[in-house]
Amino acid sequence: MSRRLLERGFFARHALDVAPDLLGCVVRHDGPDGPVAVRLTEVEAYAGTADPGSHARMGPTARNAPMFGPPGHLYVYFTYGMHWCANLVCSPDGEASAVLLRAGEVVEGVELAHHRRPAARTSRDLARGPARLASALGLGREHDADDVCAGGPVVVLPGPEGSAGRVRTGPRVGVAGAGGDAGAFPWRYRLDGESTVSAYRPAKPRRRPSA
DNA sequence: CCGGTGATGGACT
DNA sequence: GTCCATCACCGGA
Repeated sequence: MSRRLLERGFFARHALDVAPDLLGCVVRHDGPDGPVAVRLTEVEAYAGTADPGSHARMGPTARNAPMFGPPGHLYVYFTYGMHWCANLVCSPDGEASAVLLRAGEVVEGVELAHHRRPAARTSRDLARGPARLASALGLGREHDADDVCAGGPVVVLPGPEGSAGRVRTGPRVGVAGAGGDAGAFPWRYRLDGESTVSAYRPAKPRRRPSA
């Protein structure tokens, strides 16, 4: 009864076009301990080397290399000294863009997800936030650059229900400049009425500007 | 519910 | 040395 996967052409578009279509779709990782699947309720687009919030803004490096590769692959990165976050690479090969998986609802493997995230008190908190989502799915360094269109352990499936009419947009979360030029375009997409959507917080400067 | 803050390590200037 | 596409936990309302 395996549902058809999203094909590479789906991802070979601008991240701003892919992002809203990804809402309601399901990311599934069939790992060594069993499967966990998450229905996406919140994503963010990172588009091109000119995007000041993107890891690709300084050009290709060892870390962001998957972003410059073919679409339909994962870009998994490590941040804040302890968290992994997962993106889906978009755009044609050579053009750096990606969609960050920010939040979702665990629709399969709830027990395993709780085992991976003991701090989550409710199932709602299992994948509420990008690092939580990656952790619940069991995604880490070993999945960086994995192909999600090849029937491997990580796949993306069409959503069970249409999300038309429920897509909302807003500024990105935790990105410096999101309220300025980078916030001119709505790059954060979420499904209205979903309790798993993460709370919006503007990026907080670490060092105060001189008084 | 909310806001404030420490933890912690790799990438990059 | 500085900057993080963050989270968990704490205290207050």
